[in-house]
Amino acid sequence: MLVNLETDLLRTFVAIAEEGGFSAAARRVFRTQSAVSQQMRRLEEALGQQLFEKVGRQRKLNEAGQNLLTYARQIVALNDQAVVTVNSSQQSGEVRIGAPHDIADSILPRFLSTFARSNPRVHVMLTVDRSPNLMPLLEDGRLDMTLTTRHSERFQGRLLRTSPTVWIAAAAFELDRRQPVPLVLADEPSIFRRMALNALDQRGVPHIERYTCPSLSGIHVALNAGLGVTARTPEMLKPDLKVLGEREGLPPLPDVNFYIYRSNVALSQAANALFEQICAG
DNA sequence: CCTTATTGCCGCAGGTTCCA
DNA sequence: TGGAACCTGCGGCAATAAGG
Repeated sequence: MLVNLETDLLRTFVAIAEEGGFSAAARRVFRTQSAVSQQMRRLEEALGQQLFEKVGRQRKLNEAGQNLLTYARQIVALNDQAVVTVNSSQQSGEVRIGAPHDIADSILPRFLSTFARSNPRVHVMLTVDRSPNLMPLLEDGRLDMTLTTRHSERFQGRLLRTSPTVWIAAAAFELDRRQPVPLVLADEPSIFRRMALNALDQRGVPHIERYTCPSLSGIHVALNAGLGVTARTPEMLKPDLKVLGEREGLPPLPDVNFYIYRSNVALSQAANALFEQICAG
């Protein structure tokens, strides 16, 4: 008697294998640990096979589990591919998305490239501006969604991720601790600018602004020229840059949150798809 | 089929005791 | 004095019970 394996159960199973435990997998599939535990019991019952063995207080895949994992990944991937293909073949239209320079230059490209591959007929219009200018556009529906580092209660959205903030300079840059810290910063309003200045002020570290530029590419140029240090997420790091910290006398920086918010005006199907995709990570 | 609340199990860090 | 053995409390992980 053949059994049908539920994609949902397999998706959770893959999450356990990749996250290294039931609790971490639960967070990934947006269920409770208890639900994951019960799902895996159902999966084992369906197969009539134990899939895990106890290792300390955790459960790891046994041999049968390892065998299943290969197929589970393929089944889940094929399922998702089918869904995307069917949807994208029908989906066309326009998506208007906003992002401040900080984000447009760093985390946005990853989201856009995934979406572009699965939605070749959708026209994406990106507005790069400061958050205070983007929010009114979202308010009156001239933007479908916007990414931002600011929390807002006025729009439906979610926290996409929290990233650490670090001090960054050219790999060859040497900080002279007898001199004020030379800063390479975006102009206001910039969350990284405020973080850097606040942290230095609170620690009482002398500093001067050597260079100001709104775009990340401009910041890059200044860093590479050895003009100073900046505060950014590690995503900005490239081989020609390095992280500075306590050892160089620089104070720790707070984490930065990345949010996405959607317009309260009804979204097109394409815009909805992009929003859901970005939310899903 | 899910959630919350609860339980048992286990790893780990820190403290105490004992002995060479 | 220092190292081994043991104890204890805390917290994380998974299972289970009960309820919607």
